[in-house]
Amino acid sequence: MTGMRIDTPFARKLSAFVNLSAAELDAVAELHADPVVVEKGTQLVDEGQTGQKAFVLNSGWACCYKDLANGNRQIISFPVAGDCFGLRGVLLRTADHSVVTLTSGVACAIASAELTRIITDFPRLGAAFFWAASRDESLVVEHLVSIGRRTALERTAHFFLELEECLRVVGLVKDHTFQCPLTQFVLADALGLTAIHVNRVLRQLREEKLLTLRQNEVTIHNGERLREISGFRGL
Amino acid sequence: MTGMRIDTPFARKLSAFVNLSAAELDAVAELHADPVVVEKGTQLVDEGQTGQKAFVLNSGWACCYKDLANGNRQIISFPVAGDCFGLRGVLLRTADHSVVTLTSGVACAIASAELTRIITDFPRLGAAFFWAASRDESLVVEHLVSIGRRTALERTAHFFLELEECLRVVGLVKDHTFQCPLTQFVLADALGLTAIHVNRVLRQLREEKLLTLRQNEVTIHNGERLREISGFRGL
DNA sequence: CGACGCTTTGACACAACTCAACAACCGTGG
DNA sequence: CCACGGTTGTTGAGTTGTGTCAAAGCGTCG
Repeated sequence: MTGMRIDTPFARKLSAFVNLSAAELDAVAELHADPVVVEKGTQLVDEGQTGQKAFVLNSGWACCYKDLANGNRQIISFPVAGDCFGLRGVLLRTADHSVVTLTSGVACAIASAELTRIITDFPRLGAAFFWAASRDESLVVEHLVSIGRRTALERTAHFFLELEECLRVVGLVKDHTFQCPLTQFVLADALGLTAIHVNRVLRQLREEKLLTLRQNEVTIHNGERLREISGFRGL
Repeated sequence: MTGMRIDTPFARKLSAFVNLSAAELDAVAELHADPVVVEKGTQLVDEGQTGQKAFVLNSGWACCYKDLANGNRQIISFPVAGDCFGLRGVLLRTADHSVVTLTSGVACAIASAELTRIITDFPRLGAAFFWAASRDESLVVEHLVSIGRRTALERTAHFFLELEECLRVVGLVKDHTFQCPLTQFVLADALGLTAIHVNRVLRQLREEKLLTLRQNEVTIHNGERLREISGFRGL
């Protein structure tokens, strides 16, 4: 059974930070005790609600977002397999953003009490959580920079390079190609653009043989050039 | 001496989350053992460098930012008295952003070892750090939403309302007025705009008697209307 | 087959940027 | 004291990237 302990994307991610003890791995395994299958379009966290749970995603895609009064939406991030989300909602008592699944998948809920118990009982594990959260925040910051100071083209290129890197870590990239269930409307809400303009940008990327998104599949033809355009520096 | 323990903006902020024990307050006080006066324009954190320290700001203003290859800059946040910054740089080993002071002030450096020791020795304190970091991240997310989905006017209005709230917490707002050392160039880098356009927006806000920024002093004339325009909801 | 969601394209409008010039302010040194 | 240069703020005219509106083409699924 010990072999099983580490066999979740999330545990693997944390292990990249510190070598967790058996007890710590057990604690992580406990979080995965009750995995549930979630349908596409499931609302996992609701902005403004209290008592929301955090989640670890074992498979599938989700998106963290905020709705605006004028009907617009801004997507913050796209949690994928091995990612944790909703932590702020737990720590701050009331969720500051919403989360919805974009595909069906498997998720494990983490109740507030469970989280604080882990942090206090296993400080090193708490630090690992902190580290993982920092990595995620780093992505959010880069996202902010993109939207603030990059053109639509640069921004889009940067986004897909980042996405590739995230998915590569969990083994979801094969030959510069990966599955990507994001529609142009969803991309627009993430990139701070219009779906129509996203379409134009994708066309340009396609025509210049840099990147193709077709039928939920992204292929990066010229990563070198994309990095030049977007100013993307790995991590 | 016990009375002194809590008498830093940072300790007061953490205490808002959990009532810290005497030992924990001592640990926080240790962080403030070596306050240093920093000049305006001091580079406290350098993006890409390893072994950077985190800081607690006792007074003055700073800004966290990232430089882009094309010479642009995006400001992430404006740490003020009581704020902590550079934590990600410590946890991720290499700083993912830079920090520079915008005014002279007083700051306390937190070395990496010191931080991890505190987290492991005082888990509850670690949780408090985590909580404070979450609050900051919440601001960054709101900032992201602003830049992605709000017009220049909405965005600027939102920014100043948020700023007012942050400064009010540390007692720096008096009669809807507060000191604000941000130039229009700095504002532009924060809001994802041009200094010239910031100027135009500020003019509009002034002419419509909503908000005035003159000689480093902001006065909010019509908070009600500003909230309507920007969709700002407190916290 | 029809209905629906997603993509694609074109013509036009507008918000924000660029360029250029000038005015106010501020600290410095003659 | 005033002259000075540098930084910051202000304004106008013209450009451009992105949004808006409208319509049609595709896939897929019931």
